[in-house]
Amino acid sequence: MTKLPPQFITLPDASDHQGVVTLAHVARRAGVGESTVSRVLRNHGSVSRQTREKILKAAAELHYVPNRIAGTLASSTSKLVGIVIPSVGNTVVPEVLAGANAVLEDAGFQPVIGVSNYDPVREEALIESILSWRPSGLMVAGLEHTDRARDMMKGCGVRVLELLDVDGEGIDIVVGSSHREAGRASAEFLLARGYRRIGYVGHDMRSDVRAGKRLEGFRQVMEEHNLAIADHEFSPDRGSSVQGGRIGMARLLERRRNLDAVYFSNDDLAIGGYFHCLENGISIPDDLALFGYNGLEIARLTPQPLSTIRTPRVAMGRIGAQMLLSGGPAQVIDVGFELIPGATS
Amino acid sequence: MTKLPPQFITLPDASDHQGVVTLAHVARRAGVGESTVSRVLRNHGSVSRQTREKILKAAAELHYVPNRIAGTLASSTSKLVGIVIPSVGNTVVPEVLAGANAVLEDAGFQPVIGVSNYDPVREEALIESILSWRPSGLMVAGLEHTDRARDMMKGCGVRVLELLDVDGEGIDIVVGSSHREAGRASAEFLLARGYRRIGYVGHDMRSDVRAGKRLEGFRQVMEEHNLAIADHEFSPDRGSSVQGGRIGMARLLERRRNLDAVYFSNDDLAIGGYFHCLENGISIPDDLALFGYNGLEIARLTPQPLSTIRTPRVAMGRIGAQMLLSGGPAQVIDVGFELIPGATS
DNA sequence: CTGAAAAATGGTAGCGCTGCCATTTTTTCC
DNA sequence: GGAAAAAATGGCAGCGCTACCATTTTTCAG
Repeated sequence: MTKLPPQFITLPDASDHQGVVTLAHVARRAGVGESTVSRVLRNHGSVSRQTREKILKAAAELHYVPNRIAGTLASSTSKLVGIVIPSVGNTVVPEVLAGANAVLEDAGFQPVIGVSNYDPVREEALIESILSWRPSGLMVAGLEHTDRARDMMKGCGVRVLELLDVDGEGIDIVVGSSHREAGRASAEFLLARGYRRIGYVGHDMRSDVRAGKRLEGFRQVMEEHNLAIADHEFSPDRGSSVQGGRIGMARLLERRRNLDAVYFSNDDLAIGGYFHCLENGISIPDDLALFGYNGLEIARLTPQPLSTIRTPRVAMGRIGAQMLLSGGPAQVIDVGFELIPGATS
Repeated sequence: MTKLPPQFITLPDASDHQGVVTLAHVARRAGVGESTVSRVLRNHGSVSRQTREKILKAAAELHYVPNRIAGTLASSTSKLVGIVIPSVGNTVVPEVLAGANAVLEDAGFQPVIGVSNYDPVREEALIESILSWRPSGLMVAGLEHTDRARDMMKGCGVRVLELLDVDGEGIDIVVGSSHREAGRASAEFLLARGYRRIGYVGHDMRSDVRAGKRLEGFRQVMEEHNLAIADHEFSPDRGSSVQGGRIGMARLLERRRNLDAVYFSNDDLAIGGYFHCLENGISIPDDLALFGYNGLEIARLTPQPLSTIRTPRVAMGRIGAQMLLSGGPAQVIDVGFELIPGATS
């Protein structure tokens, strides 16, 4: 074998690996050690001004993009936060998400998202999948999960935030409001205004546990007054939809002409019901009163603002995210709700 | 130093590291090599039935959750997809997201999301941040980006999908529809129906480039007919809102009482305008015609369905994600749009 | 000017997994 | 029964970075 002069010996040097620029390339280019580059890039540890500038220049010239996968593995502290939401279409979720995201972003965290479609089994799978990215925190909706999902969340050593609901037992941090109380408040409000023959239009209760809790609270109060819900109609739609409310309303009224109020599982359905009334000359609230849940923007801007209950959704996300990142103790925060009388009851 | 008998020599063995269960623990417990465990867990490579079962049993018993950070680093192929969206609140985005997410999830990908709030600078930062997670693909909204953002997306070696718009030059894969054409179609529709004194209610054009393109197309057609937009009103709201439309509409009508049609930059605003009319006894479409954009569910369920343009948003997300993952060539797909005549014009 | 403290810097062993290759075991076919 | 092919398995070097420690350089009081 021919012996090459020293300068031709090919060392396994950083510039070999074509394609991606690594921290080693930057170090080489700046003529410094890797640790120093790492310190500069993370802005952590002391580095002289000139060295810092040399490194930043080299990094910029090479279009260096740090590899956080490697960084995360090395430091075993990730800047990822897992988020499992039941749906994206729903108006509620994006608002909570927006609140949470603002906080996460400020703190340099990146959300990894999964959508469960209100399916606990899917949720379980998503939680497992997301945990495998070793996030610093995990946000999920609601308190109801499969046993295994709960076990994973308890045992994974990651802070967990359960959002939107406080009626039940949480795992770690819980930020939400009481849906049962909201249902009760709705019933009390309607009863106080003299309504007695109240119908209910809802959507699939199995998938939306929280709507179920509201209904439960509503029923309780009715019973306490020796009354019952006159009739109910369930929209088959998954998630909530205006169309579902419209159809549900039509069906309900077909069967029961003497109702004086209708309670909807949420504002989307209520708006559908409202449109049905508008179209069919049913006078609101004289012929019929309507009551929803969520306090959606649009429901407050209809010619007659909808009577509904509003929760501080953005704040919920914000507070939850802050607590998740702050490392405080496990606790439950009830952010409460506000009953908006509106003009439909 | 005392010499310990061999059995007491503490090797750096897997069970040392208390806390997190690693693949090495599983291997040890199952009495096999790490590679074999890896093969079983990834379902890749041949392993005998009994070994496989032994390993799965061990993994289950130890509650092993794989560390994908490590896996990604080792294989340098990640199962992450970056998504940068302009907003979550917007109804359009969740639908596209839902379509994309369905495909991504089926393929075992996890979305890492960033929200730019329609700010190109923020978008740039988010893109950089997300690229540092070394995703397999990147989805962004629209074709307008800062130069640096574009450079990063071109140079990062990752497939890029630009969604929602096809009016302009794309980086890699583009799936969307022409907003300019949509604007043109809207104008042609209104003109064909005999409307001539047309007003415009929009929101901040700088932040929503696509609304600007629609307006541009609309104007073009008007000019081709030697007409101009009679008057316009811009809602100051960031993003679109029903309230903005309502106020904008009120202001516009205050100034111009003789309009026969109003073109809105989107359905949210149009609904606001519609509500304003409902409330003020303005008869639609006799006194005034309305035209929106998006084909939102709710806009089709109002007592008079809104005239609007609808794009296949879920399909857009789905198709885009499929193309992103399929590894096909760079291309532009125009998914088109559908003009829905409605009852408001 | 000297010694000690402080600041700046480099070397390197992992983080937990995968990809490759070497080795061992099993199967297959004359 | 034996050679060759196929299947099953293990070993180990990285992936790119960070944490830790060792070393060098600078600063500064006395």
